[in-house]
Amino acid sequence: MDVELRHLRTLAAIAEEGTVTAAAARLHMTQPAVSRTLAQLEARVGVRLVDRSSRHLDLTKAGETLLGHGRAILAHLDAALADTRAHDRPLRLGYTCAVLGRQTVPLLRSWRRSRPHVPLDVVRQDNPTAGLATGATDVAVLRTAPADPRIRTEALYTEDRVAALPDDHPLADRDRVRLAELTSGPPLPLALWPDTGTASVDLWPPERRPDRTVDVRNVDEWLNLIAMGGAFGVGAAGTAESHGHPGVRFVPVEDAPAATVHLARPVHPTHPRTEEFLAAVREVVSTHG
Amino acid sequence: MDVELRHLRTLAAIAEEGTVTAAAARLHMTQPAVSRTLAQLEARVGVRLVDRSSRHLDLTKAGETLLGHGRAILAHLDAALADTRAHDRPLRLGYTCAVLGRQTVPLLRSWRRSRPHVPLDVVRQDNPTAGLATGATDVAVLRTAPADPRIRTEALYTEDRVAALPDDHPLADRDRVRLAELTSGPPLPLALWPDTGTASVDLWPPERRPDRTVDVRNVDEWLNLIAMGGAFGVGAAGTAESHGHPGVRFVPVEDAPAATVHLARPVHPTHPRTEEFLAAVREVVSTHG
DNA sequence: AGCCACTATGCTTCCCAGGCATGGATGTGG
DNA sequence: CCACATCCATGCCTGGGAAGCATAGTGGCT
Repeated sequence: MDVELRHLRTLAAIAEEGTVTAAAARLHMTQPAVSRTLAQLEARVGVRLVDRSSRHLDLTKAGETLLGHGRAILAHLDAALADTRAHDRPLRLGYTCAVLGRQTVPLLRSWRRSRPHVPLDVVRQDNPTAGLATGATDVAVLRTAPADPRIRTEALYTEDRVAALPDDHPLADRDRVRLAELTSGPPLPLALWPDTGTASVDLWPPERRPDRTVDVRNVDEWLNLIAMGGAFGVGAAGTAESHGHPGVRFVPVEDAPAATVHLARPVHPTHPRTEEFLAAVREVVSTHG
Repeated sequence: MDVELRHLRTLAAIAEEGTVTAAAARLHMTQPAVSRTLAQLEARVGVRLVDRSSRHLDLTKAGETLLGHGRAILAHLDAALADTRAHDRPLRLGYTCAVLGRQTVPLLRSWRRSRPHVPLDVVRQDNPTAGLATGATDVAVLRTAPADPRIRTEALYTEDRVAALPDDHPLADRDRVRLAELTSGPPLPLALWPDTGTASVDLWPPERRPDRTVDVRNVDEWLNLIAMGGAFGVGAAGTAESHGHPGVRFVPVEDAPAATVHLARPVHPTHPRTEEFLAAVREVVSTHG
């Protein structure tokens, strides 16, 4: 004498398919089973839920309200299970290869030391923003703060800009360069990758921008392309430190604004330790600068 | 391989009782059955939910979150069923005997004519505000707008005030009286009943209030007490029209502010036709006002 | 009228939730 | 330190009911 989840699922299927037979197919059941489940539901609720008068049967007002609640309940249950299972799952941190260079090691060490039972998956992604949005990761370290209202970000720290130049480039041996010099030399394209942070083209005033740009997928492609002499790039100091590459020279850009690294998470956390982890990251960043 | 409501109920019982055995008792089941249901739930969710290390077992973090969601889901289901069943239930209107005198008949007629399939229960209550709060009624007509934030009210119409006097009272034969006259004559107490609207004592300025008041439960007691010569009262014109009583005279009070009749409902409606009914009431009141 | 598509119902099977009995673990008191 | 008490887990069994199969009932359409 109790309404169960199967009743709600059956009602939803009938409402969506419009006929008991079709609903049965969707539910991988036979038509009589569905028919009887519906009858049972009506008996248990004590109210007529489906109007059988016409050929295409439709819900009564009561059926509509129960359907609405039922869908919400089923969705809530799914969410509840996802939430619960997340407790036993590693926390997944997404990052671009260009970030987390120097901070990575102290961060991982500190987390593993304080929370030995919560494993951390550090996932290198070409596009960590997308990873957050699809639920592939729980937290991400980004160069660009996305506009998506379902993702909340906060600034972590800033880094100086460096130019990445082929080592036979006329400016490659300089101590430092200015933006204007980079575009007045050989007409190389500027290489960009997703999440390349404050799209580096915008560093120049509109009338002095590089003639062409080239998109690459990640830092390795970026470095290879530059080493080949096919492009130059502008990145952050951390990238230079963590990604030395033969044939590529990094030269500080003295008149470019600093690059900001952001910490991002979904507004509705996908892992129960999210907040805890964010605090740990802030902590590590503030001590290791 | 699916989490069912019984699993959630079992988890809640275990969490509240603290032991499997006690939970079994509450659920009217044997201990092994509960034990196995819990094991099954953990298997299906794939996460350890209960910590068996100590004697008194308690929930893991994961268990806590699932418990929270589970309780919400179960509550939601209850609410959903109540909502759905309300469709087939008469709409219950609470009112004080002192209200709805002249409006009652046209209201009922109009509703029955336009919605013959939605029966209306008109319930006379000593305290209709309480009726709304407990869910005994879906809508109510009141003299006092309650402060309860879960009840929303709106003004319906106003009525002139009348004094209710024993017919041997010196003022009983007057065409009209003033408030001051009522308290300067024989020192009778003022009779009040629950929901007696803008507690009629407040009609007088503080220094000229009646010496004593008497509480009665409803209009009949009120009229009887007055007819016996044991009190006088101040009511609304509608009360006088619908409740003639031997031994009681009604005399208009010329300097009392009009009494307002309110229409009240729970913020979360307990009947799906609530809004519809409110509109009908407003309609009737505005034409027969 | 007759067909067709869909729903309802009788019968049957089989799965599984729950009861019973019991073993194992752990804390407690003599 | 052992005997006991208390509580949880597990093997076995049974009854109820959910779903399948077959078939009857019903309303719309040509």
